[in-house]
Amino acid sequence: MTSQTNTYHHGDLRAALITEAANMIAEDGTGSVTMRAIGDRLGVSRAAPYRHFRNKTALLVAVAAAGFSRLRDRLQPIDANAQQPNIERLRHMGEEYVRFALENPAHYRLMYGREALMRDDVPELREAAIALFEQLVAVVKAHQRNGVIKRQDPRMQAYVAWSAVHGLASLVVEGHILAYDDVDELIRQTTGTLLDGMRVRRRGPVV
Amino acid sequence: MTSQTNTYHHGDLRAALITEAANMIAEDGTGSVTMRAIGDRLGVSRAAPYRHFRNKTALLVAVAAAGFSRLRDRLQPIDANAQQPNIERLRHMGEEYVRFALENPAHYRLMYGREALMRDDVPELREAAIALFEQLVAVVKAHQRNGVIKRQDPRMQAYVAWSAVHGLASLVVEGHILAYDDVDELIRQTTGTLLDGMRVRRRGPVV
DNA sequence: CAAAGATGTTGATGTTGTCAACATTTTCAG
DNA sequence: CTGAAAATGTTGACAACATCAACATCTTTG
Repeated sequence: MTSQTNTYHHGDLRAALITEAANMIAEDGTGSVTMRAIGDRLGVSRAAPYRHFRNKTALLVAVAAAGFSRLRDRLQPIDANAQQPNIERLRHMGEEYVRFALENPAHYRLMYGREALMRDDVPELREAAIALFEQLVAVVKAHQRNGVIKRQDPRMQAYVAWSAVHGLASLVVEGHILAYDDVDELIRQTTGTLLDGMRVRRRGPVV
Repeated sequence: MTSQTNTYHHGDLRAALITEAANMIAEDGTGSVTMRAIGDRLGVSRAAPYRHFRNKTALLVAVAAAGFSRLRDRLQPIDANAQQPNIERLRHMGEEYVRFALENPAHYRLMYGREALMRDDVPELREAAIALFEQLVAVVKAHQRNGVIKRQDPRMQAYVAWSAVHGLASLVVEGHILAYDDVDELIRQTTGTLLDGMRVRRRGPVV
């Protein structure tokens, strides 16, 4: 059983490490996550994490992958609850994507910052990111079928859409777009321009 | 004078540190830059850089800022050489932006990765990034005046364009868009969709 | 030309990731 | 049920690192 009789064994240290690391990242950024600090917070020693993760990078990769899953879970219902694919649904997904990043800036940085996670290239992270991307591809295909957006290579179109929302999220999160700007308006403008470029028009060819 | 009579003084260590750090970043990533390693490569001791930069972060900030300047210098002639603002000029700038990132992946990562540069927030980096952005705003305004793109808030539009190219550059550089994809095609598609959304159309209102 | 300032060096310190050796608990075959 | 093996956790040690203080050497300038 998962139990609590003694203090020597933690019970479920692996999961605790991931959530606690995520907490520390949210509180003070990824730089604040040290093996000693996280061990202290969980009441274990500095080397205990090595029984569950090969090294610190592997732990951070797991945290980043969990972030991709959370993001996916957040976008999923938008896709699932809608009756018909339409442009507002796409816009909603894009806006939620950016909002997730703004609400979890340090976590978002970790998810997309290869620098910290370069070594070993654990497939876990890549798989989590790909799962998110494939979800997006499916949504794009659905909208193509319904004639809402242009019928181009769906993967290409998904990359373009991903680039737009990720670019905005990244610039804001990294502090390159300053706080005094109206971020909500900027999100609307970005998704608006993007969708305007993706959408099918009734008539009037492009100049 | 800048001289070479002895070996105790380097001559122009500050500039040498910046270029050598950039070299190391290009070769093995930002993680390979340590005070000891860069000192060795320049024939000085590990503490010598501290006479020119308050700490390692300040050195990396200078390198990142130099990257923004190089990028700006690369986009400048596209803007200056063109006779009339037109959509192809905008597209060319966007494509060059992404290409710069692909040619200097680690440097690009450093430029936009706040994590490594969080502390102290030396204004140097922000100023360099803002200079690049202001150049983009000017280009947007010029195209608005010539009726090439929609007359919206130019800063907003510049942010949207920046987001699109940075997002694509970031995803590719961070390895989230895999190499087997046709990157050139992807760049064209991204700038195409973006400009389609920004451009003024003769007739045919959006559905 | 000497004193002040700039620049560079060496030794020391505290933090960190990681490993090896050891301890305790859990699991499971017999 | 029992003891050995596996899983999990601990402590001590080490090397790499950023950084500081004290000291050395060169350059500049009154």
